[in-house]
Amino acid sequence: MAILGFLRDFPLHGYDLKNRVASLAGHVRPIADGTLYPTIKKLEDAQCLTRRTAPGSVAAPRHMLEITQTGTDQLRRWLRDPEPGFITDDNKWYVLLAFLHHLENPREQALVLTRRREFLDRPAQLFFDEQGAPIPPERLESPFRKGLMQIHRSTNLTEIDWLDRQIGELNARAGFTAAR
Amino acid sequence: MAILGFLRDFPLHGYDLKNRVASLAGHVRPIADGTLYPTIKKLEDAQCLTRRTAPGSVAAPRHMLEITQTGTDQLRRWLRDPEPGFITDDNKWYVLLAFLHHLENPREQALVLTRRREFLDRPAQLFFDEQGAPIPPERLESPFRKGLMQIHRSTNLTEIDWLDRQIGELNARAGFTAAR
DNA sequence: GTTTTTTACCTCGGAGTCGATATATCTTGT
DNA sequence: ACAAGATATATCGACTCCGAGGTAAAAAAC
Repeated sequence: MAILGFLRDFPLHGYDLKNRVASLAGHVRPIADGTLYPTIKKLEDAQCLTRRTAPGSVAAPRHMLEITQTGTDQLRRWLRDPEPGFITDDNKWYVLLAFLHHLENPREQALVLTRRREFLDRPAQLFFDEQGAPIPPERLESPFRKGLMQIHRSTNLTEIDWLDRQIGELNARAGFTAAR
Repeated sequence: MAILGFLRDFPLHGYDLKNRVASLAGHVRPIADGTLYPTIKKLEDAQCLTRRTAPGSVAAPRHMLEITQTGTDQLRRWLRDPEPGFITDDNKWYVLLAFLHHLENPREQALVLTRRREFLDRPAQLFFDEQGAPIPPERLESPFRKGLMQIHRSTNLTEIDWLDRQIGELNARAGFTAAR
């Protein structure tokens, strides 16, 4: 998704792509060569991108990669109807968010944000005692588990706040567009 | 790490373990059977845990798992000197945090928190233009990328705040312990 | 002029994980 | 009596990803 997402902005070669994906680090762990290049080949075989060999502007020759219509369609399908992991796994979610603007319909964008919003609403119960009874944060002995739950709650609220505002804006835009 | 970490609290059987690991979801994606049971066997082979077959209190017989001294040592090694991914990958970091109290020396705990703190300090530059020049948040066209960076900054500050307080407390405790 | 570094691409083996599938036990509902 | 469902453990094939290694070209350092 990240490969097609970046290529949708403008053509890039593999090495550049690697750096851009890696720079999403902090959110996403950098991608290894052994992952990137086979994946590019796979996307090429699936006609999602084309490559043109160009002389390297700095050193070795590059393979300039360009997204195709098939690739754009694939990207939009992934964004429009993401697998569950892309909603529940923070790393994957942030990747999706980085490219959600490539889904052009605001109503569809709002729908994806709503799925994430609903996931964040589910109360997270992280720790249980011997009997399987949930342990509330104030009864946790470990300061690290206490901190973990504090941070979790706080960051969830931050994201929920943003999601609600964003969903509101998108729906307003969608309504306006439909009413035109 | 999660298996040994949970067993360090009290003995559990595989099925219970699965539910507890899964309940860290929101942070961690639930563990599959095909991952859990081979991993238990691997830990048993490595003498990190022992199993006693016990009649199931509810249904089928269970394998009660208990951590050994070897297992405790292994857990402590993982916690004391975590691989880079455990510092930089949020999912892994939160697992580590959930069990950091099993590292009993406050000075060692503080050291791990400091590594995370240093990682969070590195300014995250997520997006670049065609020329490879960084795009500041205010020049981003996508509201999703803008939100992504806002949320990232905000949640980072929350965690840094907690880390600093916690590191301070731990160092005070370590100093006091050393001074006794 | 030769080595080192940076850029750039590629492959292979191994480790880890999942999903499907299988098995067995006990309780509950019909 | 029988089926269904929750409990509980285990294996296997497929897939993904990483890390180590290799190739090559141009620039920079020595």
